[in-house]
Amino acid sequence: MTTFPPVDEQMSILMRGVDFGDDLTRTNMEKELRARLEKASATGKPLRVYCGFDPTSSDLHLGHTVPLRKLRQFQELGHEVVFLIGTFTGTIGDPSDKESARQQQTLDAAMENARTFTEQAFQVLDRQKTLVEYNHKWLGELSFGDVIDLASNFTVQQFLTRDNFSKRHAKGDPIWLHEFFYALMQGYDAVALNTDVQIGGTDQLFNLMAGRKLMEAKGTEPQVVLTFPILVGTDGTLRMSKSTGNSIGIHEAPGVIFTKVLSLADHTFRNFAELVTRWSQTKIDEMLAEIEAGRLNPQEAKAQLAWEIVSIFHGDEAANQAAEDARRMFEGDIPSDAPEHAIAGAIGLLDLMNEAGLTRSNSEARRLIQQGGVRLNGETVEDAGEEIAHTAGKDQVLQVGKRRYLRIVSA
RNA sequence: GGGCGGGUGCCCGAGUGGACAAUGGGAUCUGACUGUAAAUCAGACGGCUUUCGCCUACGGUGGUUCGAAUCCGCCCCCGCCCA
Repeated sequence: MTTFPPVDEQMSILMRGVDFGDDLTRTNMEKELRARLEKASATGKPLRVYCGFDPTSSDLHLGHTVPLRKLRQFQELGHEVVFLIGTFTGTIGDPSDKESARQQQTLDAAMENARTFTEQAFQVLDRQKTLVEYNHKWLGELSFGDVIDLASNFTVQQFLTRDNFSKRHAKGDPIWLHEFFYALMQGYDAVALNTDVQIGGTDQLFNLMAGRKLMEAKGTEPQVVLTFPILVGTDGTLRMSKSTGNSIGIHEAPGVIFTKVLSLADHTFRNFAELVTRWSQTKIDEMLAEIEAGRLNPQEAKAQLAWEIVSIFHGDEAANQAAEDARRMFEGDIPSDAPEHAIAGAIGLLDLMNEAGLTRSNSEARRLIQQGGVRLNGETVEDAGEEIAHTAGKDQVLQVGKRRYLRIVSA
């Protein structure tokens, strides 16, 4: 028999950040969640909570960590968490986040991605308290008759009302039949797992609700659903996603994460602070107020944000190092993790830049020089034909733009 | 089964015989400015050489033409509509 913190306390933690885009839904879900928590306290039986992730990429990015953080909170309160990997759903492609159909993938590819994916998830989740599941285990077992049975709970109109489907329909773009089944499959996950609560992004509301509907049809009490705002990507507008190329992967090097966060647009601060940090709402509100009042430099705020995020995934030490490197770079100093390149004799600047991977072609290197973006030992280079002398035992520093450095070591 | 439309540079998307390495937007990069690497403004953005020039590129292939991303044949792929 497990004991839980007081229901009010649990509610305040669990409802933080929840966003349905609809007050009525919020009120209902809040009521249902409270009832479930009370029941759990009375019976000593923890709630079963889950969130599904499609293994479409081998790496998790900050966007994935939003629901993971919420699962973690449930774990800390003593509830049971299922980390569900959409090995089956992932092969179909979720239409939720796209206005066009997503690429399908094979089960093998999905399983391969799932491996690294899960490992990374444990940077947020408590490994000991997490049950990992794969939905191909039950979805792959359904017969055609079973599928028809599930489908009979929905109408085509319900699907066509969905924003992303109606837009595509209006534009005359294709809507594949199998995309409709995505919601059914995800809904069936809830039935198969017999869950109490499901977490997801606001874009998942339709799919989560499908789960409720199917559970009702099967005679089980429908799950509570909690949805959270979408994290924007580095472009500041679009949803963070690896395929859009605007993501910050949690596996990326501390220095990379740090500089990516530092160069986010100022207006994304709230979104990131509320969704991916461990900070309290009070702290976030205070920071925003300070920025508003002009007492806190937005860049300083972003530096703290960057430190916090690096610290979550790589620890305090890595965060300190990344912050120090960023500061040095900003002041025009070479960072500690600058790559080195050894030269054996004198070498043409263009060749050196290409060899060291700073540029991909002579044209690109020339262009940078023409634009005044290349410095050698602090001096702006003006002649693209310049040669780098071989100075035995003495390092030289090549800088391209504000962020790229190369330490030239003479062999 | 029938009718129609489409495949262009990292992405989106103009361009229907020469003025096209190819308009525009996004992304990216550089510079200026700024208490930020944000915002804003300016520039760059296939490759080789940088002076002229040359090479590669608009699904594939074969043609027509002095000359094609643009016209024609065949092939591959994709979408919409009607049945």
